[in-house]
Amino acid sequence: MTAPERLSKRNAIRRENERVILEAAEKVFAEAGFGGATMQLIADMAGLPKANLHYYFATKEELYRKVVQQIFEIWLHAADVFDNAPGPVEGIGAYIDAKMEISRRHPFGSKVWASEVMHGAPVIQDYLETTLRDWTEGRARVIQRWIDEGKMAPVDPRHLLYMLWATTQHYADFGHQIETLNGGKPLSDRQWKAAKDSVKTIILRGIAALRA
Amino acid sequence: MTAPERLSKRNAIRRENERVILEAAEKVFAEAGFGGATMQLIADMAGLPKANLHYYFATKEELYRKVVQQIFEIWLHAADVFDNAPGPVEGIGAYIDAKMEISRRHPFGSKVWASEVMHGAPVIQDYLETTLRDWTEGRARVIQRWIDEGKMAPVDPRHLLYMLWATTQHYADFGHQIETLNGGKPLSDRQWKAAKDSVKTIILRGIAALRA
DNA sequence: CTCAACCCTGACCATACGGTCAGAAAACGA
DNA sequence: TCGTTTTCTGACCGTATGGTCAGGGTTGAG
Repeated sequence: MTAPERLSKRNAIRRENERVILEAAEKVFAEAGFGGATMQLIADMAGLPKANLHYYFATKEELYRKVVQQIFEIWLHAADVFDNAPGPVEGIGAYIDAKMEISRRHPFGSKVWASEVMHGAPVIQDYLETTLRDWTEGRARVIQRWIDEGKMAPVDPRHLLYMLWATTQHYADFGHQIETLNGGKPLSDRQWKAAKDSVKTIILRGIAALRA
Repeated sequence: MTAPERLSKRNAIRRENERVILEAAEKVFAEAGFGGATMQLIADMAGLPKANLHYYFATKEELYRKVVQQIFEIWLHAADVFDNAPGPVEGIGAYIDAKMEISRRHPFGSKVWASEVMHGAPVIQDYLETTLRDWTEGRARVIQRWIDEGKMAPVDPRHLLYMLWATTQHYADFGHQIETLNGGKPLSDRQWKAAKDSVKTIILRGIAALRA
């Protein structure tokens, strides 16, 4: 329950500037890393003077933290499709679809997250130990239930989850490599669909949720 | 054919110092990113004065380039097991084993590579466009041949390769996340074996190279 | 209209960084 | 031993960075 926000011009300005700054920051952090990113670069990309950034976000760390939290929220919501699914074909299939779509729509956020984790998660370690751990255990239980019900082959639920994360996020994090191997062109709509289908087919058949 | 190197004390010193510096650099670049890494930090970790680093490597970029080249060489060699394999079970199985082993033994190098690619490959773009592209096309042909010979299901060879890279490198690049979800402890020998087996089982069954 | 609260920004500061350099020290060939 | 090449390093430099701040502009409630 947040306080009802008045729609004054001030609120609009604040909201819009924070949005613009976060969008620019996400891109710059993704392309340069935390250490390589500069407040000046973010300011230029946002079209604001640097001092204005410090008005809305006291420090570089604070701005960075907000960016990481954003992508984390998006990923958590994507997992909703996992629940209430009758079986792995629907549940995992929909999860792959959702995460592939995020890789396509939010490649910068994915990269920032990857970078953060690779560097030892200095900023979001507590999220890993609480929210993410709970989430993981919950979904692992769902997968285990499907296994017990004979709906898929007995595989280690955790390693399956890692595989889902790895394959889907790879299309964002290593998007530049994929693009280069694709002749320097971004994947087309058709190619994105092929990627999705490949991942879904191989994994669902790999856990014996699809007939070979 | 390199010139035959004399085993003088000077050569030994140079060789040893370059080794120590590269090792320290790999770790620091992995943990802090290119922008976040400092020559001072690398020097401290190598146990040498900063000015000495600049004696062996003129610039930070030059040192970084060497580190990236190193891991790339290692990966290329790992792919040897791919060739001369009678079929996907042996070829892809061995490739997964090799890459998982590298993720375990060289996690820093893997992270540096990931970071480099995520930031748009400013330093090794030419490698992507030549060596890696050729490598990829070659292996894609091998996979296609296996498909034509009925040894595995018809999947897109490129997306299969991306999947292999993603899943195996995930254990290095996201090692910190995996460790956190493992109760804060690194994977044991037994757990590494389980990881390898999970990946191999799911993928090999996923491409119908194993009976379900 | 008034005035307080909020928004904005050019100029500035201390620090830390990559890189340089002069010259000492060690290794080496003769 | 002597002269030359290579290795080593403390001290230094210019620059760029994150962050500050004084003061001006804008908004909106009463």
